Amino acid sequence: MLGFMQADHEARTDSAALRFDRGAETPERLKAQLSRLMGLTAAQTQRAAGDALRAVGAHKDHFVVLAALAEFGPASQSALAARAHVYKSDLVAVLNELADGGWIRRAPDPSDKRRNVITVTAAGSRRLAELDAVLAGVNDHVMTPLTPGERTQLFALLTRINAHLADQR
Amino acid sequence: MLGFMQADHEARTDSAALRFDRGAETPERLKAQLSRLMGLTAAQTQRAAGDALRAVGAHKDHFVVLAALAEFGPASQSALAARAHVYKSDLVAVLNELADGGWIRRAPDPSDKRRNVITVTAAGSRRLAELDAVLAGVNDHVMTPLTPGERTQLFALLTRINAHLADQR
DNA sequence: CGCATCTCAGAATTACTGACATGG
DNA sequence: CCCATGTCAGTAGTTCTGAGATGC
Repeated sequence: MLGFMQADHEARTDSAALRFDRGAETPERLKAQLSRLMGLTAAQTQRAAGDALRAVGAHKDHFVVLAALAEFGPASQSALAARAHVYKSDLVAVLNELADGGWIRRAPDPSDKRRNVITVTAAGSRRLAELDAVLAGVNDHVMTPLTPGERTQLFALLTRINAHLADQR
Repeated sequence: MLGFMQADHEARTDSAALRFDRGAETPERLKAQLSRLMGLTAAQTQRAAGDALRAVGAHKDHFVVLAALAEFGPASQSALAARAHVYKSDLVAVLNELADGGWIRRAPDPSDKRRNVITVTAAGSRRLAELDAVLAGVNDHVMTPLTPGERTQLFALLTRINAHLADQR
């Protein structure tokens, strides 16, 4: 942890508040705003995604879980939970909903009777494609101001940050 | 937990969904994952920020509100709420806490008795600097894998997305 | 009267923890 | 006996809605 300081702040009380240092020096406020920026952007993105998914009767976890199943194949609930970044306790309800929709099947594992094996059904694959399309629409909307190259850039940067944070724990 | 078959998917049925077009085209799963990526990254960032702030007895809104006051000067609660992207109903509690800490002052507006004028105290400015430092540390940690240039890039991209989403509504 | 401001109460969603029963 | 798995219950924090009181 490091870099910051300077910041006299002091009696901000009576204005003198905003003073554009003509870009010469980044107002130190902006730095901290990255965490805020990330939060704001993510919040709006998530809200848009949430709304769009709700419109088709799904939540975020439906997509995440179906995607994890499609990508890695059938799995036990605890493996799924880890892959989808969903708590195993919360996964239960998600799987109930997905099963109700006929999108997954939950069968006992013969080789280990503690486990269930979760499998995507054909309907589940179609559902995933549907949710995928919905989210692609959201992404397009969110990234409207970016060029294709910039979108790739953003994706790459976030991927690296995420990988780093992932094996951080 | 590991290697679980490599996904024949069976139920990939008709979708033709996933087909690695050898990099020519981004596998459409990845696209949708941007919303997920953003969500994941933001979630971890927010959790880190939340933990760090909690360690000094603050939350996100404390920073956001103090920063808005420092940037735009004294304001009424509703103006503050708008600027800080906090609901005015939630702002009440935040201001109570900030007032208890001696970081802001809440005084009735003489020119409009419905309003309170919120002002940062000198202690509040120091508090803001402290929270700023805490968050700078978090940002540094989050962006460890990025070069300075890339950090600027990321910041710029998010700023543009955010501006776009902002006047979207 | 209609409208703005502050406040409180509470719903809804989400992230997270803990405990418990069963089985390996 | 210890550990893994699935399930349930419950906490905490966040976001958002609504309604009431007061003043413009």
